[in-house]
Amino acid sequence: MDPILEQIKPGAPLPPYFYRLKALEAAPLLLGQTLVRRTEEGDIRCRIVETESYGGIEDKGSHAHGGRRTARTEIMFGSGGTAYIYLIYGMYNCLNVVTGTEGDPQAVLIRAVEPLSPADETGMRRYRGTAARKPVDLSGGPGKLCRALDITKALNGLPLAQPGGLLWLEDRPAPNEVIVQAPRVGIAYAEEYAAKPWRFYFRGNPYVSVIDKQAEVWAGSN
DNA sequence: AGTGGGATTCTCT
DNA sequence: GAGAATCCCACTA
Repeated sequence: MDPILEQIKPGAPLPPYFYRLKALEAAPLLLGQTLVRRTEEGDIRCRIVETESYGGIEDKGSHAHGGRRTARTEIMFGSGGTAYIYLIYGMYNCLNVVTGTEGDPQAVLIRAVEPLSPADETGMRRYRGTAARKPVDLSGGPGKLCRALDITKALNGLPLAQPGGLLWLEDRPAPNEVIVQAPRVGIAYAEEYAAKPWRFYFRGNPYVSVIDKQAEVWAGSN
């Protein structure tokens, strides 16, 4: 058992030290954890099944590469435990969990989630605004899951560590699934960083956005 | 099942 | 003014 996962207690908020990890450490450990969205209709709980690490100023795939510190990226430079939400392609929001310490821009993109219960799925379908015939249509993709959970830039910068706000993370038991890693999606411009296997997902999970047949089992898993 | 292009607006040069 | 950590529909087969 991973020594960090060992300390995690199901149902509790993710502990503060978790948010100080580097994105590359936090990304696989976020798999299986619960994302909770409080809406006027009630709480929606879902399980994170796919993540990507964007870590440090050296990562050419990151918005903060080269130390680019702008109004948009500022939140990434803060200490971990907040939400970084940005608009992509003019129409889609993407959710990141900021990790790391003050001044070190680390973030984990949440790429896919699955509803924990039929009631959670109903809530997600209400916001999703399309038929979603297959699991991947509902919340398999960073833009899709933000639609399904009504996550917009209005939530940018909010803390994720405390329950009872609009958005937070809770611990779950260690997953039984196999974690694999593969190159990240949509960053062809990132040169030598484009091929780094910094995307993590549960092998065989139907909510995963992009299946990579070359994906290798994560060495850090059991 | 797989491909190709349009949508739409914020962000930074 | 260009381009973006994407999605969806229409089209082919």
